[in-house]
Amino acid sequence: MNTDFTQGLNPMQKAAVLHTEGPLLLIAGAGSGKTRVLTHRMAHIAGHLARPYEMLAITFTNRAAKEMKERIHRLKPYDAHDMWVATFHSCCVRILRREIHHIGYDNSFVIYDMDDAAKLLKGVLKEMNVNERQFPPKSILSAIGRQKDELVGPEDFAAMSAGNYRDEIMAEIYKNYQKQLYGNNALDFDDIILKTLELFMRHPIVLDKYARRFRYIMVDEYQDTNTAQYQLVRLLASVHGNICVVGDDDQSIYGWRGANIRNILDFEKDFYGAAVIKLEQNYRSTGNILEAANGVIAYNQGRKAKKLWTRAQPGESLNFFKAESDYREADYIVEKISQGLADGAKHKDFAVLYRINSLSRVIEEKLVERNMRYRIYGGIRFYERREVKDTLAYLRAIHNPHDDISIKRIINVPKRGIGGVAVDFFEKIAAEHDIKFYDVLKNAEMYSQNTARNRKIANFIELLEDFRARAAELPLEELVKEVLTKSGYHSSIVAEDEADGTDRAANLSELINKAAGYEADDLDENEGQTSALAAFLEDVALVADIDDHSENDDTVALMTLHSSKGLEFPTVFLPAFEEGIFPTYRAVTSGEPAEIEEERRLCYVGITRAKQRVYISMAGRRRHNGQTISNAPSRFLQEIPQELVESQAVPITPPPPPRPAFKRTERAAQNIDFNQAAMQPNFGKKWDLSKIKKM
DNA sequence: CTCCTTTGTCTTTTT
DNA sequence: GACAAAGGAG
Repeated sequence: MNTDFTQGLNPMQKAAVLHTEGPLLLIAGAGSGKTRVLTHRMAHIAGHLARPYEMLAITFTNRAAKEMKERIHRLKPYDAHDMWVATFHSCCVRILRREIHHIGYDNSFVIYDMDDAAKLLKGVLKEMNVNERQFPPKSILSAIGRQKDELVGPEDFAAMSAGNYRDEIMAEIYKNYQKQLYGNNALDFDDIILKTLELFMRHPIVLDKYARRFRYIMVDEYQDTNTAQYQLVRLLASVHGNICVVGDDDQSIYGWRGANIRNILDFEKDFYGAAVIKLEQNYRSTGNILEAANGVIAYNQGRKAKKLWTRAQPGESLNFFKAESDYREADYIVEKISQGLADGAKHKDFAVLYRINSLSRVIEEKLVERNMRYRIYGGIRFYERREVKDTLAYLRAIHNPHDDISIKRIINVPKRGIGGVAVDFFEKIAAEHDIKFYDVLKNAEMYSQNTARNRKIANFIELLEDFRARAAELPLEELVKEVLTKSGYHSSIVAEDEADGTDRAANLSELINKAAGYEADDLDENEGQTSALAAFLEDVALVADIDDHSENDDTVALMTLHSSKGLEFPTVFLPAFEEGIFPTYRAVTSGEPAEIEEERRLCYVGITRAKQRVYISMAGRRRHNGQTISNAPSRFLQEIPQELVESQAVPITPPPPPRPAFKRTERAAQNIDFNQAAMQPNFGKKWDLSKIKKM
């Protein structure tokens, strides 16, 4: 059996694999073979130093976790099944499923997504008689989320906000929101991390169990961790101290979600005696692409010193094209893909990476027109579709009767004649008597003389209780089918609208297919799962669309720059390089250099996704928010060394030197006449103008 | 109670 | 231009 896992690695990579004891910071630039090092390192440890179940690897997405598991498996010296390779969230859920009763929740807790959380919050606001205008649910929710990221609980927040009228109200909202989550036996996304921490702090014995168990811990994408996650890692590593974090400060793009870039910048201070290894050789991109990326990111201040290099040839120039309109821009992209396909490329060799989801629309339109296989990742996710959420609400209500949000979602879907008036009535009673909403419904006749209404409620309760009984005996797939038919939901969807109804029905079939993968027999006891239904609901709550990205389906990929992190493609399109879009309007107007820097890192991520070709483009006018707008070229375009870019417009003034003061960048950005580029677009040799449709 | 129309907000990114 | 919330008619 092979026990040398350093074969074929460069000296730095080798060092990273072999340095197993104590804290280690691995600065891994884009395309530097990071995943390779991580997987080899895990194999090495498992082969020589520890049992698989003594190892924990934390990734950011389920996709990354899955890929890592597969690659370790391929290295194959043992059964990787017992190894914990998981996202922060799924790792914490696993722990909480077994242990959350220590802090007063029931182990069958549900996980609320943003939609559920928003509904809950609206209920809180209504109850408190707070104006939704003054306290918009969405922004409150993210404010609460940020508090949670920073480990500020409702009481802490109340203490901090004394004297500030608005914050005092916020504190009250936060408190009630948390109380209601608890009442529903539900956790929101941030709670998953926060409650795990709370568990560990209040019950050191529980912490000790896990901290002892995990002798080797690895954290990927460390630059994107927030304060709560950092504390969690610190606690888990407190016994053995073998903590390896991997990251790239230049790819930190989740500041808005509470990611604390200080976590990576200060690692050496936080973990005394930490070793630092830098991986700077890039194996992914051509020389030109790498140089372009380096050129852009050099404008950021406060980075860890690092410069990616490659042995690869310079390759082709980057391309820039200014189209007249967003439609023309899409034409350009699709035409380039079409040329590539004619030259023998596969669909999956192409990716279109944009700043905002709404940009996918026009491009999708053109891809459909040309009959090209494509897939949009993110945006409206499968599990966020109305019909899917409705069905899941049934399943959740069956699983957990106290999940008020789900009960309310389906109580009148399909129409049962139980409207808002009835719901408000019983909800008020529940609040007054401090009983669960569901229990009030169950005993409706105790509280209400309205017999017609009580009858309808009783029917609904009976339906649910019946499902609940059936849940115990039926395979999950059958249960879902039965729920859809007996509730009348399926027929109501079909009846709703011709075209739309078929679409939605198809999604329901898809959901049934997904459910079919869950059987009572192959439950993972390790994960504390008690039923196929529970396992299904849990997985569904934590999957993102990007997790489905597979090398196997041959489609052009459309996704946001954020979603693209960790992926690579031979050809990458970066549309809408425009001030106001990329960088985003908010970043431009906020006057916060930090916001522009995060946008710039996003640009860096985008360029470094490409192996061979990069096509940057913009539109002279585009429709955005229902309006036609014209944007100036993105400042990031200016920051790419101009000799690397092929476009008709040659800069009149030389580009500004790297690392200038912030203002200077802005001024320089206006010196170049990109309108000239629009006059004489560079179509390349194979471009046939006649193929562009008139609009 | 439901259906239909009108009005206002929204678009940054997601586990 | 999409979608949710609110208001009015039946």
